[in-house]
Amino acid sequence: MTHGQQSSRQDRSGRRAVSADLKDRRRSEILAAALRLLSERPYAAITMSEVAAAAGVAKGTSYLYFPTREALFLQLLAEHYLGWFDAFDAQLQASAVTNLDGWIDGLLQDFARRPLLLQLMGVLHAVLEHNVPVAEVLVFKRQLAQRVTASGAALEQRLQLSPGAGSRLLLWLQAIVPGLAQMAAPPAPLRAALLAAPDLSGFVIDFSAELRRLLLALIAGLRTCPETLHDPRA
Amino acid sequence: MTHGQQSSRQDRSGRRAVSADLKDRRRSEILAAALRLLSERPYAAITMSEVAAAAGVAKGTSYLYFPTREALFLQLLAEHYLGWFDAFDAQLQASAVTNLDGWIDGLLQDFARRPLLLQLMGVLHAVLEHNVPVAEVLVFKRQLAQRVTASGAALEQRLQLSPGAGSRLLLWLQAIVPGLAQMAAPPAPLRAALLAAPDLSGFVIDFSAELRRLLLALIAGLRTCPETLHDPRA
Amino acid sequence: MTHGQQSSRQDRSGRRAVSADLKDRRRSEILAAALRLLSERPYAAITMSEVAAAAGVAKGTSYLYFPTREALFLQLLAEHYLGWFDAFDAQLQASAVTNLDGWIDGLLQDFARRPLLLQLMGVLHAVLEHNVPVAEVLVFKRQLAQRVTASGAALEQRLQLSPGAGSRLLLWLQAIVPGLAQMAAPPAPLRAALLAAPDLSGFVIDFSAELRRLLLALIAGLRTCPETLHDPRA
Amino acid sequence: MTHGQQSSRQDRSGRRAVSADLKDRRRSEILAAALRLLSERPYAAITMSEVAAAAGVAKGTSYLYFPTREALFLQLLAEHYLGWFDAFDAQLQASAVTNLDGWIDGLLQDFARRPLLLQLMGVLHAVLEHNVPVAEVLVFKRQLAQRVTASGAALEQRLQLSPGAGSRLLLWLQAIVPGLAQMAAPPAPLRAALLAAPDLSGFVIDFSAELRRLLLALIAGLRTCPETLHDPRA
DNA sequence: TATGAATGAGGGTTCATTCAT
DNA sequence: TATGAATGAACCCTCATTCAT
Repeated sequence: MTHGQQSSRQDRSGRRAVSADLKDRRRSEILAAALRLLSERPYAAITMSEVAAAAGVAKGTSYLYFPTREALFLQLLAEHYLGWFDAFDAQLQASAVTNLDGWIDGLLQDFARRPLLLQLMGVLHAVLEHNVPVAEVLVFKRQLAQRVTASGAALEQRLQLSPGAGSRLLLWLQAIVPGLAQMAAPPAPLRAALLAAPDLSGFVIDFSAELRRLLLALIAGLRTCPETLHDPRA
Repeated sequence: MTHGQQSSRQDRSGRRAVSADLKDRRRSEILAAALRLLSERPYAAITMSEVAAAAGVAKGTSYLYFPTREALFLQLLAEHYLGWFDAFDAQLQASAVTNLDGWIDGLLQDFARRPLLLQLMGVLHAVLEHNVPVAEVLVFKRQLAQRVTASGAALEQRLQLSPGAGSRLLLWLQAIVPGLAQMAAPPAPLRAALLAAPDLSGFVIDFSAELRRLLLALIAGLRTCPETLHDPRA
Repeated sequence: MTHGQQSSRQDRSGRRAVSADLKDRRRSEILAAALRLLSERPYAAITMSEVAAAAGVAKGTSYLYFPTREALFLQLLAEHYLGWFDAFDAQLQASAVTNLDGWIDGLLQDFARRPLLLQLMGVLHAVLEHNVPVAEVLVFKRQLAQRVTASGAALEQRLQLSPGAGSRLLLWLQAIVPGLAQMAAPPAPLRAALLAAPDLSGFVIDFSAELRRLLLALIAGLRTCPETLHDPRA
Repeated sequence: MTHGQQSSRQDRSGRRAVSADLKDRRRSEILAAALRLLSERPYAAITMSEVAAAAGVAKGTSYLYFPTREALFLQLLAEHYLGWFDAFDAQLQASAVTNLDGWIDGLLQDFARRPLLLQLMGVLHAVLEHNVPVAEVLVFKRQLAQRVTASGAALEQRLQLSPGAGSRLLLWLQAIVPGLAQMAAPPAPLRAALLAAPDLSGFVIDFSAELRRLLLALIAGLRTCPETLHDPRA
């Protein structure tokens, strides 16, 4: 019964991250491990021990790189959020101005390809921001702000929106997208029951289809009544 | 043990809910206690022990009325959701057709008056639905479906929307409203820091103002392009 | 969600056990319910609520007939023990003196037909005797003593044992039989693992076969060395 | 809470079991604490909190060394079982072949010196095996199997038994000994009542005396009819 | 006699985080 | 820098028994 847990632990010499480079690498390994686990189970079901084990480091080591569990996942969210913005920007440049549907299709695919982004966005405000040093949240928010501003401006041009409407749309997406994603993913038994009840099947929604509809309406509205954004009461 | 809050067990006679009526009352007491606590701290920080203590009953008694912690809070959400629908319906009838702004004002006030509704909506899909007997969730969903259908139809008339747009709007609100509410309520220290940073003050949003903007755009869009809801691809 | 648990509860008029006869009947119903449940799951997994529900009475009613949970099951044990003695005595009279094997076969079948007796014997000393009013245990023990004495004497004749050996054998059976029964019934996963391990399959024993062997040896020994029972040191 | 037993957290330095050796020591401390408690009250009345407190560690620490409460006590049983086998083997070698009574005396003393072994044997099959990872139970069973085989063989020689009778006897002891021990140790009030009732004093048995009688009969039987172990029907 | 609402002490276990090594 | 042993508060829920009705 003596465990021998160290068995699968390869030679530890050189495992000490002395240079900044090595530290970055170690940090990335931990994040990658968290990412892997997140594709298997929801955020709430992942423990720091598991992340550490999956990354091949000791539990305490994770805390050398991230002050709290939430900070780790916030970092993960940050990276994937930036990746999403990259794809978003590329999308924006690639598609023709006249093709709104095509652009939306691309956007939906970007989200569909990043299920973990949807997951983490859903816990960002409720959880992650609550146990991360403010300074770290600010770094994240600042990155976000820059991308929102830049991509928002591009978006305005691309979709022929009034000034401010682009970044507003992006801000709203932060609220809409995870909300819709959670609605679209009920626990399996509930989903089955909903599908079986004719009067409730309306609650089984398709994330992409629903987001498409919402976006179409929103963009149409922003184009039609650009002044609403500057309503004096708002 | 140490505390013995309201110890000495005040006279227990009459504390026994023996009729259906009394049982309903007791049930309501427990819900009211949960509600009270929810106005003090977030859902995640409330334990069943606290709820029971606040209701003046033993811990086990709570479980006589609700099978799980989540079921208790789902019930709380259900009641407040229905209350909101009542107000919503009344609003709909009271205001003149021509006065969109006034109607939205009323809607925003309905939400503002129910901060706990916003809180619970935010954990509905992520938490509450995960540890409640499916049958109970279905009861809730069915109530919701009926109200969404009825109020949605009224909404269509009132806002001159195309068929289906009313209930769609209500469905979307379920995703949008809690998302926006969470964005609007960062932890105090973070909020302070955001306000202090000029480039980040855009992240400090005002729930009502933001929801107004979003609704105006959404309604305008639905009015302009009613066909988007029936897009073949959606 | 109002429960309506009383649905399946038939007309309660006349359900009040006023006469001694009715009380006996009610008592038997409760015991029968416990028996039914005991055939489905082990003693430790049966709650008083379940017994009451299965008997169609309220929880409190069970306590009108039995002072404690253990007393209820002790009563169940008592009845089945007496039933076993009846069969044992019959067996003793029916079989011919010369046929030891046949008699043992009958005995084994008696046990095999009463799995619940084996279960309850296993918790008699460790559990049941610990939370039953002493007076009730004494009643049980006295019944037992009488049967042991009587059947023991018959056994001595039948098996040609020395005086005292018969009741001794019966006493020992009380220790041996439940012990062997528990050994013979490991949890399913363990059983599977034991069978899969060649060196451990010896631990998967067959209750009847093992008891037969033990009895044969014991009886042979008692016949050979009758004086051991009266060893001055013992 | 109220107590704060050994509160003020005495100097924790050196309390960290960092080497395998120290871990073994810590593990033993926990086992020793459990053993101490077991001498005061029955297994069922001992909680993990108590064990941890008695060992001077935090509750969670116990779970670092044993996956479940049952696993802890199974380990305790295992160690004492092996100790008993050591004594048993020594006994076997020490005593002369001709002196059966002397050997049995030694055996009885071995048991009498290990009251906790008797206790734990009594819950092995009914409780311990039910909440311990199968792998751990197998380790225990394997150790047991080896000892049973080896000591069984020696026993056959010593007692001049037929092949297989030695290990069989040891197997049977696992069922007989705890059963007899439980019979011999009724709750104090019951014991008093039994002694006071002339017709029931037969139920107050002396563990050692009774086991001696049973063993004498069993050994005599096995010597007389060695073929019963290989009865085709068994 | 019958009911079933109420009790409340406990139960085992988990896990983010710390810190001695 | 890395480790992983140690912490301990916290958690949800159960259930035998009581007693007001």
